[in-house]
Amino acid sequence: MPPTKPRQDREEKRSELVDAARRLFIEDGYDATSMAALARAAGVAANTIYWYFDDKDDVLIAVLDAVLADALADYGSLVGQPLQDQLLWTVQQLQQTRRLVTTVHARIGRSEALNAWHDAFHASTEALLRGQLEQRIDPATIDAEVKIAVFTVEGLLTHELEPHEQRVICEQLAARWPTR
Amino acid sequence: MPPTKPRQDREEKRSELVDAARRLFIEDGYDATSMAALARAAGVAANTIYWYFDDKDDVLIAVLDAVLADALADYGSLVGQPLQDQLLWTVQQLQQTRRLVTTVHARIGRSEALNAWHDAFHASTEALLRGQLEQRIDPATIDAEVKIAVFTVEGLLTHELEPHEQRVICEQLAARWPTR
DNA sequence: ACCTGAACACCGTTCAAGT
DNA sequence: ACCTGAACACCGTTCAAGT
Repeated sequence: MPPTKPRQDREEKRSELVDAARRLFIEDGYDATSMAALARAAGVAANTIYWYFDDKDDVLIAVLDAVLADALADYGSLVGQPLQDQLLWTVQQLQQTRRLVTTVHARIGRSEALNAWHDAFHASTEALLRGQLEQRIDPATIDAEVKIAVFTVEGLLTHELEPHEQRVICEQLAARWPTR
Repeated sequence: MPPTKPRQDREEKRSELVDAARRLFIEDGYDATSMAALARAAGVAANTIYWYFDDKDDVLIAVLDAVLADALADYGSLVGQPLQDQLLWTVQQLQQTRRLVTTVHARIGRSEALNAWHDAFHASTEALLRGQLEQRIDPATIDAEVKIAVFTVEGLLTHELEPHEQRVICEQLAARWPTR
């Protein structure tokens, strides 16, 4: 028996579970998706999931990582675009994950692992945005500007506005960042 | 038997339940507070709660109304203050309700009544802020500015920053609203 | 009108037992 | 190593029965 082959199978099976969870969490929501329903969709017994994940929050973290990886892969096409377009693209790209964003915020107090994921996510996205704003605006205000932008994007994600409203808000947000 | 007396008692009992729920929802969180625990705190059987409320979300709405009424009662002391101070005061006033805010967002998709409450809340707070910004900034951008401000306040409420960071962000947010 | 004990259908998770 | 049936402790909610 080769020692590497089972490892490979394990990762395959795990990602099948993540794919099923991703679809159900996004379509029906995290709370509305029972472990039993997830197991049914993946064709296993409910308790089998616990061989691959610590608990339901651990499944959620795996789904978040998968969604984020896809979003980052698509992000490459955006370099050099105006910042307001990048913001709007981000909002529309993550629009389908609306329910996931609110679920993360609601479960931060109940799952230490999810809390850590959320902190890391904010740290990396805020670093990305700070890099874009550097040498454009006053360094003394950059941290506050980054937070305002991130909170606004989160608000746009969680409040389901019309595309036109989203665009106007992104434009207005970027209006105070002079290009040079 | 007087027909009005029972009415009075009913409202009293109901507000006792709301008081208990308010304390538990804020201290332990909505999900972590079971109907059994709430009933125990109020000294009734679990199913008695359903004589006063439709369901658990209906209890949440009553708690939200109570919190909001108290906040509005205290708001009077703020009239005439600079807008950035009003924003910071709002954030700190509602800081204790951090978990409630995320719970509302997470449960919007599951409770039609809560969704309606959330829509009404946004409508009234945004109208309030719009009134403050009128004749100060370009009418074409006022709706976007209001949304940015509301989303930033929500972000401040749900992300537990240090008071110093909160103040800087409120100042930076108000920096684009010229006084006249 | 108000309150309750008991039950219902579910939930996430654990465990002993299999292969 | 991987998977399962059965059980566990809990959940929000309902219902028949009391006063």
